[in-house]
Amino acid sequence: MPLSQSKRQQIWQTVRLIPYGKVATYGQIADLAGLPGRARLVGKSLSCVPEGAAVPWFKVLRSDGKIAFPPGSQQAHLQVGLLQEEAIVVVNNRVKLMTFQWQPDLAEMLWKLSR
DNA sequence: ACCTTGACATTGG
DNA sequence: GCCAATGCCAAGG
Repeated sequence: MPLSQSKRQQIWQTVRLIPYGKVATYGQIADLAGLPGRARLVGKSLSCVPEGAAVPWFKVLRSDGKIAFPPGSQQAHLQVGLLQEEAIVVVNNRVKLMTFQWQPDLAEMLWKLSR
């Protein structure tokens, strides 16, 4: 278990807020989860998401929109497939954030403040 | 306590 | 856009 239970839960909860058809970056999730500057922890937390859990780990990308896994890897292919199921366009292992990035609304910001 | 390791981010060339 | 250097932070040896 790489992370303390509470932080991991908090990160997973935040990832669950990403709406259908949208994506977010590791840093964005860290900030919204109340853990600014800890984008790497988001990656660690997502690496231990159990199979079939209601956490859309595949919608979290690097700050430039690229998929974090090595291009061509089995995991990268899986992620691309899952993204396409939500009509998110992936080109060269990258998603155009300008088009698909999640813009949290007021309700979500309030959740953040009261987490 | 020291060192290494990441599903990271930012900046500069 | 690609790459390298830095900064970052918690886990595990």
